[in-house]
Amino acid sequence: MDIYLLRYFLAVVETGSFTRAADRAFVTQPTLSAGIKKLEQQLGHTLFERTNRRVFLTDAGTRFLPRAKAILHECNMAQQALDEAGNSPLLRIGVLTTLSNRKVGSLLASFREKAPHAAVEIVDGTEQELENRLEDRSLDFALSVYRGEPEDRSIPLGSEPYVFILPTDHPLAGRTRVGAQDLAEDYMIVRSRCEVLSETSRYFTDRNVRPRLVYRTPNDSRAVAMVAAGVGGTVVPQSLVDERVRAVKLTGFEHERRIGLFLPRSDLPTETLSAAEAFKSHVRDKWA
Amino acid sequence: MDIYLLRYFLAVVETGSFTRAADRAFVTQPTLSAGIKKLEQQLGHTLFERTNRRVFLTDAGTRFLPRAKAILHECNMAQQALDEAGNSPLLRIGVLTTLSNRKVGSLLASFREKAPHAAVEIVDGTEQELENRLEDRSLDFALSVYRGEPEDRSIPLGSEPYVFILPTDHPLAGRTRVGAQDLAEDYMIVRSRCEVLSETSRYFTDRNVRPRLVYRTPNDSRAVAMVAAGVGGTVVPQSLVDERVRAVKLTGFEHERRIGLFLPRSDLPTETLSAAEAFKSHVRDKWA
DNA sequence: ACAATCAATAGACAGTGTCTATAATGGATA
DNA sequence: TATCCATTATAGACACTGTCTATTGATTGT
Repeated sequence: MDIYLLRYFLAVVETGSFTRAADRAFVTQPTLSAGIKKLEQQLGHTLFERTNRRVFLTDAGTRFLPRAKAILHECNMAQQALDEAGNSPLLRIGVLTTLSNRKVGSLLASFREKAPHAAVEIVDGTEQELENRLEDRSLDFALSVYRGEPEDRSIPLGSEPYVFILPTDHPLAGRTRVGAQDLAEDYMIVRSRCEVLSETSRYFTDRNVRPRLVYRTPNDSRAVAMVAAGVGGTVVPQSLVDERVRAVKLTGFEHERRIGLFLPRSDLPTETLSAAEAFKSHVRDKWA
Repeated sequence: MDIYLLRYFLAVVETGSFTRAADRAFVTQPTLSAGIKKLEQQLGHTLFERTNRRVFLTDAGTRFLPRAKAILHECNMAQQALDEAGNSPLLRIGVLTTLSNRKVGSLLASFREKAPHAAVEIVDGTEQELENRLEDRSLDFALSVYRGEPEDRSIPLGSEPYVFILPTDHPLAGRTRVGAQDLAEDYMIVRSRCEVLSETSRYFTDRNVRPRLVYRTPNDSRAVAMVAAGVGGTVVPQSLVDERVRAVKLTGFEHERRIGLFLPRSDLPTETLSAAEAFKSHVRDKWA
């Protein structure tokens, strides 16, 4: 895949014609024709249906279009990142998307009391994203799933179970425990970034239960609000439970997660060292 | 910028050496050396500091690294999007990140009652992102800021003012209105995706007030939770206010926003037409 | 002083993007 | 029905580019 070919592709999409796209790209039509053909061969999919009047995106081409735009956008962002001066020092903390707002909020509030001069940026991400960004050095710390990493990498903070949440007025809301069969006719909200999404899916499949999986979002606050509003139920870590929903145990679903504070992968700038030390000890002392 | 050069760049970062990176990339060292030199010239920045023992990322190289990874990731995603079969039809709805979970949740719950067979994907984004994705046809509808678009583009749903929220135990929490000077010594949380971020900044600057801008996050649920926990205050649209925080008016800050339902940019597949019509009329009827 | 290691440079060459010219196709018009 | 027009595809020539082998230059360790 080559960037210049993506530009050709977009030019064709925008003009609906190889000839006009070639003009736009400042090359001749045969050059553009050969380029699109090359791109199609690289990708292994036909992107355009050709007629002598105009060209049309195929289904594959339609699916490719937003991705092509995203790639070019990232290229622009990359050039921008280079052209901007380096930013002033601050603590960049990654937080697992599925970590409770309430818990993180109170942790940060007490940290602010302790270190009133520290500037902090909070960024949400999946486990993998946070890992990548620590590795990249675009994050200093991360609060993420602990899987036994060595002590120079991560400090274990604690664990919590997964529960199934329902609207407070749900027929099953008065129970402390439900089984898969109880949920067979229920609607399900899929939290697309849930760390135990495949385990959850397997839990229901193993029991021959297929709840209606009809609403999906990567945003957990929205998912919990949707449960509270009555859209359906979903599996969440205990800490996401608030007074608007009821948590019940799923019989036979014993998954839990441990959370750790992931440490900087390299030396921090001297000006952030004391804030970083304060943050580290603060989280370790205050997490429970 | 060329993809193959980005792969060379990453190989050097990972190995710390042009020679080993060349081995990894299955080319000779002079090829790789010339490639990195070409990339540096294209970008206008030196990415590596060369020594004869090993090479080191420059500041520019460090800033570029996450972006280079993001570009390659997007390329992988593009190939994946092509290789996966077209998905089964569903309604893809973009929601402005700063729209209240509660409001969206209840809207979706009542929609589910109306159209129980509709599968729905909820995606959050900024105003610009949602606009782009409608244009891309990777979203069907969007709930976003209405700025007077024509009726075939968007349906106005209503408006709401911006307010300043404080912890319930804040000294100013009992007032209905505060001025900029009241907040001069307070901590501020910056909601990095706020649509009136520059207006907010100008409001304070015009009054020679510079609150301590120390915490920043793109995630509004986290921001509100941080306010509730006592980190500081922030400006939010009225609909984000819940019982954990107190809203006060900012004297002289009269901004408000209007929300509209943005419509599909092109014809939807036949199988989603009725669900789409149901969603459109449901939102229009139920928003207030 | 010498050897080892590594990045940079030079020159030759195969591969590639691009051009001009032309062929093929389908739709519109007389 | 024949002709014209618009458009994409194909062919061949050529300038440009990525890559190779060979070599140079710089630094470090023995």
